[in-house]
Amino acid sequence: MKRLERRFYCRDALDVALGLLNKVLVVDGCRGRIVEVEAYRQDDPASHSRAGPTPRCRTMFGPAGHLYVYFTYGMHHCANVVTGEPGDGQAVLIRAVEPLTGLEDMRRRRGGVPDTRLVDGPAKVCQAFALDRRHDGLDLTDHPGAWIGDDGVEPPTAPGRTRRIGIRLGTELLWRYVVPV
DNA sequence: GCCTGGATTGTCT
DNA sequence: GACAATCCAGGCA
Repeated sequence: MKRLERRFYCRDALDVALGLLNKVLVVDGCRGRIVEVEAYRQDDPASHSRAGPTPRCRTMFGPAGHLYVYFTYGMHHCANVVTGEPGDGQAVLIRAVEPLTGLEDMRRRRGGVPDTRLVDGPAKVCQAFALDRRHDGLDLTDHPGAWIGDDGVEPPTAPGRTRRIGIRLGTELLWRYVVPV
């Protein structure tokens, strides 16, 4: 499988979000096909980057292709991929994947839920792949264990396009993309 | 199955 | 001091 290069990420968050569908997220031994994402940009009331760089979201303003992991609701982590040019404050939230390998590790970390609910939410992706703030800022284009690969499966020609989830502002933007079932 | 409310803490105003 | 890009358990149908 081919690792995605920096230039894949150096585009608008909306383009990268579409392109990430059906790509494969790899963290150590675990692999999952990305089936649901959301785009966030700086000119976006729902984005952490809306007010400029802060210690928490500074990764979003760094080079594209890095991983942005944040902590929220007092108990959950969510994983994003930084896009655009440095200073843009853009990212794509990885909301759900389809498990491919490392199922045993995922099941153990997720506490024995049915496979269908193993990784169907952004915080669950982090739990299943054991991602936390330690992974914030790592470079997906140059990291031995964590990267995103292209195994030849094309993004869907007609992806589902809906409002984003779990936010109060910016819900009018159709920036959530899903692989149709 | 669908809906409701609680958990729990880092982060920003 | 309020809130958050969420999840899960529990109640009811």
